Amino acid sequence: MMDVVDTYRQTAHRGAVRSEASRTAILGATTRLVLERGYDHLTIEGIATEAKVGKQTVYRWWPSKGALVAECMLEGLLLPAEFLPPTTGTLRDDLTAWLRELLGFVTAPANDTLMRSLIAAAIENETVAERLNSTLGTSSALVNRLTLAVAVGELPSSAPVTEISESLVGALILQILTRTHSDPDRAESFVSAVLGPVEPG
Amino acid sequence: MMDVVDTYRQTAHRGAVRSEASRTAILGATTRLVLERGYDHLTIEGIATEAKVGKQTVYRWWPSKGALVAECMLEGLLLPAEFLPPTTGTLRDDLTAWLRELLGFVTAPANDTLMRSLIAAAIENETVAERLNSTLGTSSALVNRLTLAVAVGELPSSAPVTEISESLVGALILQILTRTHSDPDRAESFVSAVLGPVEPG
Amino acid sequence: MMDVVDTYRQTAHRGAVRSEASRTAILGATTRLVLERGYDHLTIEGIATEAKVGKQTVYRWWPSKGALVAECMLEGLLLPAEFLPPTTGTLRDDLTAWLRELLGFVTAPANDTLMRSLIAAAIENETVAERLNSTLGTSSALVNRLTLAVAVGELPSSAPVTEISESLVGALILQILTRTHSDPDRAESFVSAVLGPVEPG
Amino acid sequence: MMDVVDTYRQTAHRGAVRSEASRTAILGATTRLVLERGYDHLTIEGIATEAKVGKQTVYRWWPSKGALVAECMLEGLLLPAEFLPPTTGTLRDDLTAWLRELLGFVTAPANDTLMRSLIAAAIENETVAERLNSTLGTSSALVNRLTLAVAVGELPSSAPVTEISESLVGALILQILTRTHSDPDRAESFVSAVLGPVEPG
DNA sequence: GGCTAATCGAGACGGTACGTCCCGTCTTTAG
DNA sequence: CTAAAGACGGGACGTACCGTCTCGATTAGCC
Repeated sequence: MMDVVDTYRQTAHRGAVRSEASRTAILGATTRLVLERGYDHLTIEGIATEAKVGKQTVYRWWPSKGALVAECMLEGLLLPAEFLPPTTGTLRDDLTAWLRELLGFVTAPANDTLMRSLIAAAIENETVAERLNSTLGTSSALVNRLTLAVAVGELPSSAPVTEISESLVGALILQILTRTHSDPDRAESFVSAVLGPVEPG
Repeated sequence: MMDVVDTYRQTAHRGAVRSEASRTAILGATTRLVLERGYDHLTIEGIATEAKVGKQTVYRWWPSKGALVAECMLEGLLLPAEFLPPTTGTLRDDLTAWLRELLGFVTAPANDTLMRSLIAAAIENETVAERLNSTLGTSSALVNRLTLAVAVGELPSSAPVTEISESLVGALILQILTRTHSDPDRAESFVSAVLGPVEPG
Repeated sequence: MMDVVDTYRQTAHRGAVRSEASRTAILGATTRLVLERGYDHLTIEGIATEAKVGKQTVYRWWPSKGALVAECMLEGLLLPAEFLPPTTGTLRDDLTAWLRELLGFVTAPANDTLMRSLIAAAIENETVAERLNSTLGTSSALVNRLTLAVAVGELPSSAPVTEISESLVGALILQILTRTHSDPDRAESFVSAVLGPVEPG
Repeated sequence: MMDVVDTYRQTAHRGAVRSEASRTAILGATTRLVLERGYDHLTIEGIATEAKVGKQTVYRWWPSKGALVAECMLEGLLLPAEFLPPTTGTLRDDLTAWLRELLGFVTAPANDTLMRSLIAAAIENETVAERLNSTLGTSSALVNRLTLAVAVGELPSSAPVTEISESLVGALILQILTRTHSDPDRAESFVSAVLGPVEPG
């Protein structure tokens, strides 16, 4: 919490200090407007008005729409939290559970505009891309789960854990892009795609 | 060729017929400007000027920037062609060769702005998304190659060919989004992610 | 009647002859649209649509909006007819009767937009100006009445009949321009302005 | 001066104050363009470009071309000043001198486009009409001169001074409308039209 | 009766201007 | 020194009409 504060509060200064109320209002307004209207159609002017704040106050602290959205994601205002794969069963079961939840969230009619907005923001802004990738699991959590599987012998040590992780997250993003309202049951198939089909018997 | 003509020329009409010269000029201008400046920064006004055409002539035939870009893709103006997986060796070799080429193309410094532009366009426009997906191989060619592999016994019949295909293309798109300039040698790893590691010996 | 026909029908020709139906429809549409929306806001495109006629058919026969309106006036479609001063009583009575009627017409709420439209058209188009001037009486009828008055000794032979006429019509136009909804009773005062006050006794 | 400022500067405000430089540049550009090209052919876009100003800055402060021209007239940028009838001789001489000057100005080839432009503007915009009328003398100066004439017995007390005034100005406007390049010597005749012919002997 | 021309409706075309929205910057007053 | 308010020059939006042009379908005098 402390370090988040440090990112926006200057240490030594004279005169008024940055208003936390404004910052909160701006991020809240951004969140609301992204959800309502999507990333394109999002305007700085609209955010300032919605937040009852001067335009300059926005420009003073954020260089672009993308940066604003990135900070909203960091604050967890746009996505519920990180989607973490469980460590409770077999690799296959854990991955399937994780992917099923994510697939359900991502293709829900209420969320698909949001998800496309986040991809749009990610294209413009590298920080958003990183954060999106990380929220969906690739950057660490998913890799960790796979690494664990290697450690316990569920996967051979030659398994390309990074690429498996990216394949799963990538497949997810492709669903968003193509507007495919995939059945959550496809989670099993996607997991089979990277772990191989379930052995019969 | 005939059918392409039919898509834009009405058969029964009164009044002057649509100008093929204008249509070509507009698509050419769009292509040039997307390549030069990217999808955002692409403006209808700029396209009309570049094509030496009235703005209304653009609006008369295309509802949005996205539709324009979609038609450019259909005409093969933006991407070289379809990237087709070969059918010349083992599945693993064919997929690796295909992915290596695509990975090289996609992460080439000259192309990455274009690829992000195409994703941006895909977000706005479903037709672009479909066409992008199809050009990168998912929709049919790649699935066909995998189906063939099932037929000749290289893959078990239970292999989820659609999901394997989407995982590979998705991984590719994730490279674009995260601006990862992946080494083409990672192609092998990605293929291993879906086919399993190379068996030793 | 014959000569009116001659103005639009070529004498020697081959091929289809000018359609009287179209001409009538166009003039009718022009009349309706001027009355509804005023001279500005009048568009050739609107006229063609309203008349169910091709745009070119308008342009083929009339060079401008002004010319169209001028022809409408010639056909008596826009103004009831000419306002002619009577020759039934004294000059003063006749002029007063004439001016009273005109003042009533011109400042009627239903007509004032029309009258301003006609002035607007007159500014753009000399023919409209002449026709407007003539309809209001200046060019001949009013001058004739005044000349008659000179002949019968009601006015001295040195009376500047043209200038008296233009003063009366000019005063009328000024009422239109300034949007003054003058009481028709002012007719007497205007006549007194040019004939001198009524002699007492 | 102070009061002119007050008409456009709000007293209580927050944020930057209206730029006097922009206002002046816009009115100057409007004046130049009306004189060069006439009231029709005057475009907001052209004014903004000529004034090196954003279009919105024009729209922010003026609702229409007419309002712009009206303000130019108020600032005395379009017409030299008011044309005031002198009070130096007999009524007849004073009116003749005044009308001669005005007739000369109005029908000068250099000014007749301007005058028609002003009438066009007057039709669209009541404020222009009032200002035009007042500049040409009707609203007060001319009436005052006539009232003085009544006071000193040059005119009978029953003389309709307002109507005489409107007749003279109206006659002037009719010259403009009909594009009559009247000889300034007609001034005498017009004056005779309202004062009666010069008594012989 | 076929040929030739002109007219007609429809509407596409290259343009100009409209009036609006937003951009990112600058200027002012208040705290 | 921050903040709100908002004016500024600028760029693009999508629309309305301009006047010209190009179609296929009539229509009417002429061989």
